[in-house]
Amino acid sequence: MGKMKRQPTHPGIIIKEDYLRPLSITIKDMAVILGVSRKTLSKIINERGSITPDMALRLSRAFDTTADLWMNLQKNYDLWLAEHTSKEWQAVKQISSDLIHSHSNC
Amino acid sequence: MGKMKRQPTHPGIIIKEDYLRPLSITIKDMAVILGVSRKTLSKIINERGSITPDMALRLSRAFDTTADLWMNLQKNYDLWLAEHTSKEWQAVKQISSDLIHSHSNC
DNA sequence: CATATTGTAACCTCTCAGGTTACGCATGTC
DNA sequence: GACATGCGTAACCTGAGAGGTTACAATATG
Repeated sequence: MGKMKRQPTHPGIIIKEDYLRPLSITIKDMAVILGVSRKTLSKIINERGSITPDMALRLSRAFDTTADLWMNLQKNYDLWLAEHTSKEWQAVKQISSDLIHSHSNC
Repeated sequence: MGKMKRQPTHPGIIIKEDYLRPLSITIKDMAVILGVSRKTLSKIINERGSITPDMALRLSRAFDTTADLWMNLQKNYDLWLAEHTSKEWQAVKQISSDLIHSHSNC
């Protein structure tokens, strides 16, 4: 499977670099605009929080983007992290065609 | 924004209809293959559980698919649900260009 | 110095994933 | 009828994490 080599950019970085900084909007003000607490937004921007579906919808409204954009950023980040953090899933084996035809044993 | 009209298919339905049923594999056996409890898989298949990143990786191994496929199914489902369940996000207003140039007040 | 912004700790509530165990209900088979 | 299998699910526990409020220290900036 073609996997990502490096860790995907955290959605919070995108918010900070591509929106807040260019628009000269503070985290405090942005939190008000989004209708969330300053803590919630701060956590995301400092890569300690996740984009929830609700937050994705809020961001899509404020920045006139799709909510899907933000969901995808978070999804890619989460998947990469799980892929490189846990190992247990690697023990799962592909279902072989042998298993499919196990009925021939009857 | 082009939104989905209908509720996206829950990932659990895909597992059941496109994999377990065609392959004649029971939930019990599949849970063993995935290395999770019967309850966890049962919940997902009955649309009461979510595909976590870890589960997406397990499914990708067992069914020889990408983990991204399962993550996307869950993402679309979650987003649709949030969009049609909560309403608070609709109160968020787009950042106007007025706001951007508010410095001209100095 | 005074004010604004920010990260973050401490604390609370709620939700949810995931595990184990056990029950009742089907549907088989002998 | 007796027994086993598969299944949904309840009850229970642990741990993680979102999100809120309040408060404090640090770092600008006027």
